[in-house]
Amino acid sequence: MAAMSDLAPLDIAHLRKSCAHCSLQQLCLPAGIDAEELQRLDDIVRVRRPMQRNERLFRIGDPLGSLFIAREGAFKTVSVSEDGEEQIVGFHLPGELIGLDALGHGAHRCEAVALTSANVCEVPMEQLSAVAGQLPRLQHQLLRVIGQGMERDQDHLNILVRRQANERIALFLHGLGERYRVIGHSAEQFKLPMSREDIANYLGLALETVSRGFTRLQEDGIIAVHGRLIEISDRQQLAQLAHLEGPQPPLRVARG
Amino acid sequence: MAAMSDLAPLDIAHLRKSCAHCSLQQLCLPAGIDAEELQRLDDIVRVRRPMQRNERLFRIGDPLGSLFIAREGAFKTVSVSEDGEEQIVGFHLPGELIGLDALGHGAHRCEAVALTSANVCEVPMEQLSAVAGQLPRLQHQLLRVIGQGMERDQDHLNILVRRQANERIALFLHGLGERYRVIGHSAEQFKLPMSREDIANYLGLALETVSRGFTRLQEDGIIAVHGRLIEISDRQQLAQLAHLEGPQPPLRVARG
DNA sequence: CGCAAGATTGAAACGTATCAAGTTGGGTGG
DNA sequence: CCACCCAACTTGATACGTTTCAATCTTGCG
Repeated sequence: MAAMSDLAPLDIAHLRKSCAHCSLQQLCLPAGIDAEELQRLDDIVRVRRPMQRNERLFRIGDPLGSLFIAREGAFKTVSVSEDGEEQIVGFHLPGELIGLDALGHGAHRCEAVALTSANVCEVPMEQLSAVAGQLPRLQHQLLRVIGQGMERDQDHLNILVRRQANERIALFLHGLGERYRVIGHSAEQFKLPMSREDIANYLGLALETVSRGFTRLQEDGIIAVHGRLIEISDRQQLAQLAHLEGPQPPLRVARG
Repeated sequence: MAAMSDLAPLDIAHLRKSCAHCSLQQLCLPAGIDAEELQRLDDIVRVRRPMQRNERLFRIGDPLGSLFIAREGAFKTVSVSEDGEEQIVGFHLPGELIGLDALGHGAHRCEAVALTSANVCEVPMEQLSAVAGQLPRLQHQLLRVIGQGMERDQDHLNILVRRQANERIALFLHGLGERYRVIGHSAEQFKLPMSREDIANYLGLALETVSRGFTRLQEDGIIAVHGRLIEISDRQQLAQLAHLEGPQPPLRVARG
């Protein structure tokens, strides 16, 4: 019943009906609001046509018009520094808000690029802000979703500050698995929507270092790599490499 | 007229009257709202007692109660990873919101520590959210201020992803100068509110590397260092080191 | 089938972490 | 007022890990 994660073109017409029928409902803006409120929200949500790989939702400098949420597919947001270097600021899986980078000054600092074919919901910001003002629960949820976006940014920061390449990679794979789990996919087996180069950029490493890291993790029996298909064989050891757990639950104190 | 940045105890009684008399008004939540709205906001803002160095505004796990804004002084927010490592997530100068880390899940992921003596305004989140719902301009400004906080986080991220220590340091000093300028201080001369160790932690470097970086910048005549007092002598070259400008406005094309 | 883009592997150069030893400066007590 | 102390900072030498450059291998696609 929850299978069929393949693109089924006919589903789209069905899905576009409303948030009420969306499988991501509880992860997205509608979480925790009632049927009547949902209708108010639904009224302002536009469902865009499917997008192709490398299409952009918005570009740097575009005025903030809408927030976007992928229903299917994945995106990256990329900032470009003054000297022309691209930096990937985030990856966005289904249910995760895209476009918050423009909140501060009303214009996008990043561009949002589809990593795969995708289809997205569009929520005009002006209207969202206005409706949220009238519906406290939506207001609450909006702030919550914004906050969750900030948490993902902070997780990214915590990756970048790790000194060892292997820690960063382990943390990245572990985190990605968690995010897939949340949206109902397997956390142990998934297909990376992005290239090694994108991963390297995101992690602040050279592309070769990422490749070597994958190889190393595979040699150690922690993951299995088949191109972009990743299988996590030893989740616990991955977490340990990422320093997500105390080294081990070690010396049990011998007194008492 | 705009001098006297020293702590003048008697000023506090005056300042606490209201946002309307606060010099940070246009940088903070009140920006862009009218007198009547300002009163509504003022009603829910509490001004806390001055704080001492190393005092905490909140701790990890505390439920989200309020947002805070320093009027004077500086704070750091620190997250602690599962393996006990502390990571400085941000520094907060006057006018910058503190406490947004709890928006996502309703509990703080960081602790906020005063780096200097300070005094702060406290805005209960529940009430702020409710009042913002009724005042579109405040709603707008709230989202804007949140967005600006995210922009600072993104700047931090862009620092961490720079590979060379000197770039990170240059970027850090340059950015800090800008932030001081915004709040009406000198961008060329300021006193660092944080230790070398804090800077190193924030930049993902060893503290010795930060120290060496300062020395190097000083030898090159770009900055002058006297303990925590920093003077930026050559702003443009600093920006260049930080790759904030094209290497130089080079070869003027010889045609035309 | 063959090409091009993406990914892996190898060897060498570089930069930073680390360990260890000074140095400075602010605060305290004699 | 000086001597002392401690914390913060600076400086030096070495080891390690990652970047870089280069070559090979794989995959997807026309």
